[in-house]
Amino acid sequence: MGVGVATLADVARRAGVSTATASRIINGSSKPVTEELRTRVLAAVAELRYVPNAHAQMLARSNRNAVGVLVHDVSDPYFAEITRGLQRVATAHGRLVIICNTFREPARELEYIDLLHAHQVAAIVVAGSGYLSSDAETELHDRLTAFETTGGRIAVIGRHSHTSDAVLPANEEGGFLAGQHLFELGHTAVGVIAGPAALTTTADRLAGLRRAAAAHDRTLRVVHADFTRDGGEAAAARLLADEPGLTALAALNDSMAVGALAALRGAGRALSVVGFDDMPVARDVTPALTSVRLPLTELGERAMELALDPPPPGSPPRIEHVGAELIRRDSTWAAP
Amino acid sequence: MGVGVATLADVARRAGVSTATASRIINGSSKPVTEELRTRVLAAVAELRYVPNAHAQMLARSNRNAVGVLVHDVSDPYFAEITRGLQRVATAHGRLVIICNTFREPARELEYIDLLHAHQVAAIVVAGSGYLSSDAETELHDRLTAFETTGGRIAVIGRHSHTSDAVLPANEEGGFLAGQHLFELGHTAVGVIAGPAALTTTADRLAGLRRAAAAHDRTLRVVHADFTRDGGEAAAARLLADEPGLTALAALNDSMAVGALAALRGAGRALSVVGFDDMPVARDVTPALTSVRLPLTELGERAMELALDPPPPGSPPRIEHVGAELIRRDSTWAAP
DNA sequence: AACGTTGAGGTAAGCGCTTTCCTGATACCG
DNA sequence: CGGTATCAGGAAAGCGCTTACCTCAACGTT
Repeated sequence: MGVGVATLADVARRAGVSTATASRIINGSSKPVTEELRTRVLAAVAELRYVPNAHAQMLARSNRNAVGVLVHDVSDPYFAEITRGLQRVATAHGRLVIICNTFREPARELEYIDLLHAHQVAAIVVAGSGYLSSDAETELHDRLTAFETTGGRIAVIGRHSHTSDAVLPANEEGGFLAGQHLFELGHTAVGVIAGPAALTTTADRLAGLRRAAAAHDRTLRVVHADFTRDGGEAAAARLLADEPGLTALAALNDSMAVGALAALRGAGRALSVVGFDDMPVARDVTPALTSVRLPLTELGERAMELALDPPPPGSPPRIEHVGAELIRRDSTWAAP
Repeated sequence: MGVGVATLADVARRAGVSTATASRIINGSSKPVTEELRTRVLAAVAELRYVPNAHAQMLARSNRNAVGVLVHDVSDPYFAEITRGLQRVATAHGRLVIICNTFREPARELEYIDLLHAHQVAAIVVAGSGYLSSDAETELHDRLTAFETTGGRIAVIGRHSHTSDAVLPANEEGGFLAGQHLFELGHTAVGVIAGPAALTTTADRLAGLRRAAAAHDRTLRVVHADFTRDGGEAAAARLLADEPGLTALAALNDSMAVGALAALRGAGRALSVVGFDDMPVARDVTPALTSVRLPLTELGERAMELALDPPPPGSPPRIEHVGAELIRRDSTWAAP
């Protein structure tokens, strides 16, 4: 037994068969085998606590089974939700999911793509906003293409791609819904707490908001923050100080909206606030947050389906859209 | 170029060297090599977009580099926080982290342990409460031991183990702090919203609460829920209906405390509420939640350090404790 | 001039598994 | 009965790497 790991050869020897037979029995191959040998081998497996070496299996079979997922940060509820959807579908297909946190660092993204590539994953799902700066995007695109030419599949979530399958949340439309809601309530002075200017998510949501503003002949006061609660609080405080006349705030995600609520409370002000993403926290803050819901779990599920289901060769990339919906709660009211 | 993946042999051929030389150059081995060959090989690598096959490397080197993590659910903020700590340390050591969601299903736990074992991970970190029922625990323990005898390292978070290194949050002490706080405020009729009765976390926190109650000569009214927000809300509603005289509630995690707050609001009642874990949401609900803070990120960091740092052979398992701290906010006040 | 040294690179033996053939033995056919 | 399917099982060739060991040439040494 020794300290080393038991190998297939050990099992075979102990059962008095060849490794070929042992392998067939263990993997339930279709080759017929005597019942007696089967039990002998299975007994040996149990006694030696044999666990096949996955790396050797991969090498010998040269088939890919795992799926890699690139997200900014799983502990961010936004990505946690998406990841949940990804996992559900992957598990249903018997696939192992490898999650990689990129922490929004393009360098880390590239590193992980190579790592997943090296691990022969069947597919890579890239979740999360892309960057407007094309430097990082180009490099990323190169690596993904390299991966793809080796037979890997790619699906992206929430970032445009002209070459890979993608599922896109209706960010622009969602921004429009948020804006329209506020303007219909009669607000004329609306502040926007946006995300990092370099992200396409920020750009898209902002574009929707601007379209709504234009439709109502209004302009927006925009400040940029970092999509975190504290960043949102600070940004809201700044906005409140600089622009005393505002009557409503639109935050480009719920974390920042929650921060904004705190800032308002701190300043003793009461402005309408609309958030984005409808995360669980939205209904538990006071006032309960009006928010634009994105079906994040579904986003993840769709993406994994695309990743796992190879398209007919030569067909164009498949693009799926998932809609946005305004959830009205207590944080928005008619302008005075 | 073909559709297949470029292998080391391809690179070597293209550069006109042997695979040995190519391998040495690519891995920056200590063996000296002419500058000219080096550049030729590196050029070939770039041209062929060569990415080494990680499985073949693992097999040939037979060294373990990844670390597996078992958590109930990463998208639960509690585990997200722990995972963050685990990742930070692992990444600092250049290790890949494979996260597995067990969704509190013992069967899935076992399955994943085998899978991680098969993937030759260097260590497995098991995070999350154990089960009081010893059936599942025994089986789990068996598999972990099997893994350990093959040279793998194990660290557990928040569940006792007599054989592996462990880092334990001060659940009992935290429960005591919560109870003491309430009793010192003069509350005499305290309801407890506990987690699943089968979990050790529930048992430990409850034990602390009971110790505080005993010290003040009080008894507790306990109901069990499932650690989710909605479960907490339902449990609180039940408690409120059954026991109209209660003046304070202790929830065994913040999610359920938030649910309790919602139930109170719905019933138009105002009871003191103390939560557990001090998750980010605690300070954003109204009233801001008094909670017992557990340093979750640190918990993760410690555990990963234990997992990555092999102890002197033959030494007893190392146990680390991390403390609990009461964070007072606005949801608790003196009894009328 | 015969003999070690050293340096730079190649040869080939695995790592643990899968799978394609191949071998005997048994059953079935005319 | 010889001959051919049929069947259970084994031998061995890889999968793509790493690395211990070997070779060969260019040095330096007495």
